[in-house]
Amino acid sequence: MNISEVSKKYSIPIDTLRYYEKEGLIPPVHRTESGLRDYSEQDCGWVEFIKCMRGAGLSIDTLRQYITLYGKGNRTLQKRKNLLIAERDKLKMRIDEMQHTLARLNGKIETYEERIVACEKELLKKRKSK
Amino acid sequence: MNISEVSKKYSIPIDTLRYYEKEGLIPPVHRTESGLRDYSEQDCGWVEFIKCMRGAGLSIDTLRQYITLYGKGNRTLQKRKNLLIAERDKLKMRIDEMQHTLARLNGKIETYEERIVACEKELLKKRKSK
DNA sequence: TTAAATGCTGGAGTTAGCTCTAAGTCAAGC
DNA sequence: GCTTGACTTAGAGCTAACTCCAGCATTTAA
Repeated sequence: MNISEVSKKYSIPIDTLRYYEKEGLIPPVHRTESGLRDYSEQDCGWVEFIKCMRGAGLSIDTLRQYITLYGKGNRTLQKRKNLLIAERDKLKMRIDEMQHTLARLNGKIETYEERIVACEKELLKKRKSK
Repeated sequence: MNISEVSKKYSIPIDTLRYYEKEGLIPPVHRTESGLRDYSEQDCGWVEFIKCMRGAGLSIDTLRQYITLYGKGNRTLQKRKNLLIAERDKLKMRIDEMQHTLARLNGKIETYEERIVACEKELLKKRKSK
């Protein structure tokens, strides 16, 4: 799979795919003889994983650390687990905060609905009294 | 209330408070005769609102638009409501995505736990066989 | 077999959102 | 009155995360 196919498949710009690899967010992608990227199943898996994690707000730096640990093999299992736990906990807190804000927005929208209805009534009254 | 008190109260850096005001995220704050900021209850309310919305990921630009509409009075009620609905919907989607990622992280953490246990067993075996 | 499209790299440029600096003003304690 | 620390502004600087560009190589369609 060449880079533009991967780009389409995951809706990630080509430049971003190269950037992620350059920054070590993805283990080096397999290449053809002439040096063109040729994504394997596993390479695609990494792309998808990174897309998902970035979407949830994990930083480039954190993900680079994770991949670096991954590259060091089994002796980093515990460290990787700890990193994931820390990120999971942060994510949980962000979701919590966002849910509160969601509720607040919903409340605000309701208030606006009431105010708009009240405004319209006011307008009708004025028209009738003319 | 002066700027450093507000900064402490909401855990927002002083520079950020000034920046928000400069960018029009907060209606102009009341001043003392000599020109120092003197936050009223309402000013504080805005600060808190902006903090909450920024925390949920609403952009500076979006919030500026909202405040601009607010400044134009009642005839922008419908527009403000529509803006809030659009942001609410985006927020919902972000939360949804993040919840999927949270579940995925939890799954991954469990897998790590199993792998770590398996690794330890392996080590014990080796020690015994010595 | 040649033109057009696509790929490569290193490095510069961009954007959002702050964060800091300089140079000056104001306020509170001695 | 003077010093010290907090406040003011305009504008520069910073960081994360891309995004674009130049200049060159490779692949593909005509």
